[in-house]
Amino acid sequence: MDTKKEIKSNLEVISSLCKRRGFIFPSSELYGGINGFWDYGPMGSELKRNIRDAWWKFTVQGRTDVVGLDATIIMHPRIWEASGHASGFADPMVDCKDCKKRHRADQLCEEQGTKLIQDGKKWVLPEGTKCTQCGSKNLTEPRSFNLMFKTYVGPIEDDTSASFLRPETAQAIFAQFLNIESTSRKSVPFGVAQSGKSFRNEINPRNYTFRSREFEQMELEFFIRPDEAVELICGKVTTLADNPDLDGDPQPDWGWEVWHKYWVEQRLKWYRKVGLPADSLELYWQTKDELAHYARACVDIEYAFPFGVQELEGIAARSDFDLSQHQKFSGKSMDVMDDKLREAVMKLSDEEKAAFKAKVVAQWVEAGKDESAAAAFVDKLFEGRYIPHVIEPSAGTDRLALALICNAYDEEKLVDAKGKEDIRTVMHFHPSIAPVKVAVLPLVKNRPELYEKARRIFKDLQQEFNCFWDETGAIGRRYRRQDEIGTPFCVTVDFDTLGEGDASLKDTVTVRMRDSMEQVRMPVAELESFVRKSMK
RNA sequence: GCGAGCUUAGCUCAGUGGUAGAGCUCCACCUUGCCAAGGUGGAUGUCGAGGGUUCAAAUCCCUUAGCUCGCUCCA
Repeated sequence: MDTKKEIKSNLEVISSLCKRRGFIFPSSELYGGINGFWDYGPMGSELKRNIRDAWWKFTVQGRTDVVGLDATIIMHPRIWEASGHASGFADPMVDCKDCKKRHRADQLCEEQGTKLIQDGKKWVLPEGTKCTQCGSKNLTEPRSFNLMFKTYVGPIEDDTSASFLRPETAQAIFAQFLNIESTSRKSVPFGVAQSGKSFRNEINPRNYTFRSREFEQMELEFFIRPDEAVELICGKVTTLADNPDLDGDPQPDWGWEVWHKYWVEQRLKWYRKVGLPADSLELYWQTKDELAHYARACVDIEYAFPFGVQELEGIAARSDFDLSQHQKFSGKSMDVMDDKLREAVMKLSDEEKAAFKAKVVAQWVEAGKDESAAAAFVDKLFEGRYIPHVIEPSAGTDRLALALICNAYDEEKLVDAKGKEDIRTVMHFHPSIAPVKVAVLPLVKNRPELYEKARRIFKDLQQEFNCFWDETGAIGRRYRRQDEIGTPFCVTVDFDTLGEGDASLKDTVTVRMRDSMEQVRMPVAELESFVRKSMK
């Protein structure tokens, strides 16, 4: 156990295997590499594709209330103004030239009771600002660190043509919300999922592929009714205090809190499905202080990487912030018309409406919100309209790939019949995400009829699964090669397969299991369903 | 971005100014009746890149890129 932990803590061993076996290479290594960029080799690209596919199947195709989107990486620059990335991504920083400590300029000023001065596009420190660490006034100018990659659309490079590579996939979903809502025949509550590349010009990429500058995300924006609409429709709002059944189908009376918890549970279920054991994951509920101002709750799903416990996914309840921002910046209404809400409202008397409105306005005012905004919101509800709220499970594909690699990696000490010790390196991937599902191995290669038989079995299985053909080296060595890339099954075609010796074994093969190293005899005809079953 | 350490074959690494190496891997053939270690042969390097010092540089100096760690950052 201890040795296993020790082995697992060695990221170098893992990255070396990843290179040796074609999972992950440094990008542009031919030219010395480029900081913060990584390539996925033959095995890694299969692994990542399997992760993406498993997510898509679980999140989109396996449900009736989520649809997909595949949007562009470069979008209208106004999107990033609406989302807050254009300003929030560019914190001005200052370095102390004496003690080398770096500060956020705005925080430094705040600590000293002053305010950072904005002079056009430039930031200026007030006179007399000191380094809080060493007291020196020898500080650099505030410099903006814009984390978005800038580019120019069209041939002319000026401010009017500047745009950005998306720093997250989510915004495209909000920007296309109206199109999707009006064409997909879905109505709230429903979700839109997207996976794809995002780019962040990280100041300091670290920890292998964990924080890179080009990365992939799998994001779901799940749109729900505001709790006030749920109350009008169902007469009540179910909260976590009601102990709802989160395993069953979603219910119309669920409030945002329940939806949020539901998605946390769904995501955990999925992580287990792709082979991350429940006890390898930790939930971190952000405290009120840590939450962004618009967020109501945010949970991080964390994995114990060799370099520390780090976030794989964040699941945020973001209220109606995103769609409201786009409504504000685009001038287009993000309201949806909810027929169920309208029907419910039509049954209400004027007195009931007035009472409801008074109650909601009082709640909003108590929460420190604007009274007239509350009144306008309720008036909209009475028309059957609202801006949907959103629950956002946002996962990092590359981070998960790394977590699955770390989790799968194992070195087993074996002792053979002669008492000789041997280390077996094996990747215990779940069959559904393993890059190769089956390796087909002819026991010997100098017997044409055996070789041909194996070749036919390989070609058949290849129609269904990613398979590997290996005819070189001793059979044991071939098994071990497959162990290192995590192939769950090796199919060995031997003389019994040909019906030599025991005729009852004709057309059966040896299936060698990766994890247990056990071998079972199986008819060739059953291979396909056997492998398929294991991937469930 | 700052500081420290590092970069030699596919991988792990040895090599402190004088002919670039080892183990594993990989490839071919032989052998091989089920868990890497048999036999024979073979391949692979502008010693991260560029510049300098020197008769001579993997080795010393400068610049640069990348990696690791620590700061910083992580909307």
